[in-house]
Amino acid sequence: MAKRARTTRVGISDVATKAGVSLATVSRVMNGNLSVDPQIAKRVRATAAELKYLPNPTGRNLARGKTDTIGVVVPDLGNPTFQAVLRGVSRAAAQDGYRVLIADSSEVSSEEAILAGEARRRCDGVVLCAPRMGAAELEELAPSLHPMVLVNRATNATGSPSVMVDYGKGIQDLAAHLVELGHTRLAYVAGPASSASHGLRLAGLETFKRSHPGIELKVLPNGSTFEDGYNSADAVVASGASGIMAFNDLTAMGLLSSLNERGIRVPADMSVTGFDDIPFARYTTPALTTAAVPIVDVGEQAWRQMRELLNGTAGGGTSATPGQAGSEVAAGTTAAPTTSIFTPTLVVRGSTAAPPATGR
Amino acid sequence: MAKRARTTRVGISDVATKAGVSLATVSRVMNGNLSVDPQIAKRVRATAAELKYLPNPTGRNLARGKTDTIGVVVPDLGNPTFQAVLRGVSRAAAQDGYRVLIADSSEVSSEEAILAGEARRRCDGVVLCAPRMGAAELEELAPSLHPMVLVNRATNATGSPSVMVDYGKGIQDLAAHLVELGHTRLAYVAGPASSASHGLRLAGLETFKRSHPGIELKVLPNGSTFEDGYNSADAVVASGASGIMAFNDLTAMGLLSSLNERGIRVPADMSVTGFDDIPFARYTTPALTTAAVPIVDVGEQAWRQMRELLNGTAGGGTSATPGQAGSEVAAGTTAAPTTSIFTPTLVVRGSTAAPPATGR
DNA sequence: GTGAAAGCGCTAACAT
DNA sequence: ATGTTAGCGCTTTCAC
Repeated sequence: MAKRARTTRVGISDVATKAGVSLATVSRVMNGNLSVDPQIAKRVRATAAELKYLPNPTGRNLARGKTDTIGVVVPDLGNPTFQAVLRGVSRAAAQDGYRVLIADSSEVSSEEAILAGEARRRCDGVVLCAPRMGAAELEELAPSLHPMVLVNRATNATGSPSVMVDYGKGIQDLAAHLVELGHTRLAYVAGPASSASHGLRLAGLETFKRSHPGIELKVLPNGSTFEDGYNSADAVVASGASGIMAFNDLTAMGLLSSLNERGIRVPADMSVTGFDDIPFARYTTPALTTAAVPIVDVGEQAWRQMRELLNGTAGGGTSATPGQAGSEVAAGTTAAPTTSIFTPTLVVRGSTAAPPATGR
Repeated sequence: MAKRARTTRVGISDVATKAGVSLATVSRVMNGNLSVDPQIAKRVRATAAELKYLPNPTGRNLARGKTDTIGVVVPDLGNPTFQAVLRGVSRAAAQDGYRVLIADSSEVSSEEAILAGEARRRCDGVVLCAPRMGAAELEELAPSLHPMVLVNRATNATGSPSVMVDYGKGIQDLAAHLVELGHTRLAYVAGPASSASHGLRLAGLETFKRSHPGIELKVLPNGSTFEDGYNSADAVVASGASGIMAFNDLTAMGLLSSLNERGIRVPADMSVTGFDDIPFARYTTPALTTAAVPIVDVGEQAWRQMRELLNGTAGGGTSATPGQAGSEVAAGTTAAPTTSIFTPTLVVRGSTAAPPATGR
């Protein structure tokens, strides 16, 4: 490269020279290596401070073969769920001195794999949120991404731990709640067909059906956004159901809004439930009955899993102790990869009640 | 370091050897340098593909003195405003091949400066969202952070551009709207005293007062969260005002919720406005009249400013053309640093109407 | 057009 | 305990 471009900031050698020691010593001091004479260490520190020397991370990264950074790949930075995961990961990682590089695929799932790979090569590991990615592609991608932690996904044949939410259990709780209130005709306003978490809800509902033969349960295809919920009102009304389970709080709120405009009263005429318990859920009118997902905790747990991977403490077991906020966590199989499972909590608010007396 | 640790992934030298060329040539090919014989280039590319060679970013970073990454410092990753800024920056930057490293100070403002510095040293520049940071500290910090782009802040004496939102204008529009509807007693449910954007609203309201001497306008100290809004109801009712301007949509929604519980009808008994136009604003009951802030655009514009800084095209002028979505942008002074100003748009929905006939 | 070699700024053997 | 010296993996002069 250039011959000693003098544009450069103050580097380790400047400190070494000025303090009258070798590069190695400065490096040792800066890294808190105890094997340095306290006197000298003090002098070096003083010199560094005087020169306002701060180690260049890129140089360290190259020399140490690590970046102290992890990548978080999300399909949509505008989605409250992934925002919360990101926040959880970011804060937990920060506590351990790690930073987060974000990779937002903007719902362009064809870019997901590339983005994930790029992120991985710049970081020490990657937390992957890819609810729509095909199982095959994921499996193929996994080895090249290791160390990787999956959120709401699982993969065999690789050492990638997962942090999952038991959406199936959550929706069963919701359905049971409605049935307890007296509803006999239920409808699930479905999420995107390709969504893995939607699949889990569906499976949960199948289980529910089996144990509740007398209950009618329709599945109404729909999406995951506010607008989707708003636009689902026709289908919901046509279904004849009195107990509606929306895919998530967003769609529930959209539905609520649309029903309100039509003069259909919730919960008097119809009960509606959400899923996730996003912050707004308790402030809708009426407040939303939902299955609370401790999604920030999911992010934090994803970091803990990543930390284990990074520390080489690969093993499984009930190592980290997550789930402080009313959620339960179960350690998966004892062998790696570990799976953490968070169970949603039923939160009953004003949007559910007994069905109208007219029966129906 | 270790003597040729054979753990290393396939590197540039592997490709060079296998293709029978020098490192330099491989590097040239990988970087699209045209001065390579097409035949050789093709062979190198084939070899690279065969070996699944991908350049190590850290090595490149060190050699090129840049990381193609920018840092985004936010005070709270849980705040919708900063989430949107982050999203705007991230997506715009991604289009230009840059990535984003996030630095969330978790509202611990004492950490903000340190975090920003850390982020800056790992990146090519930093977008700083620090609404609570003292002006003096910001000024002191600025030089060491350059290139830096400020969001909703400005600083003299440094070449740091700003992307601002004219909160003062927005709140004046809101106030004027209420007055037009017939309200004569207004109240502003204030944001955090230390918030810069709150200051701008306050200043705007002062201007408004001067031009509307007949209007009563009270300022009710409060905060910025949903809960703050919820808890402000007492003060709001006590104020005797009929037209309420909340600090933002979040507090407006909290207030709406609380008023609803008290049986105070909006907008029949009281009009309420928000600020920001977050996605939920149109789905509240009633839908929220607010001043729409194109906050994602703010993030995108912040990236454009950053890109100019990075490209050395330091100058000002109306370079980038932002503000597609109904917002206006004005280029600041012709000299650098440039300031982009986004003006909120009044969005009238169902939460405002004429005051009750009883006068008051 | 291509290669040799000198770094980028730092860390970590290894030797003393 | 400290210094010497190789690198980390890549880019980029500079000479051919």
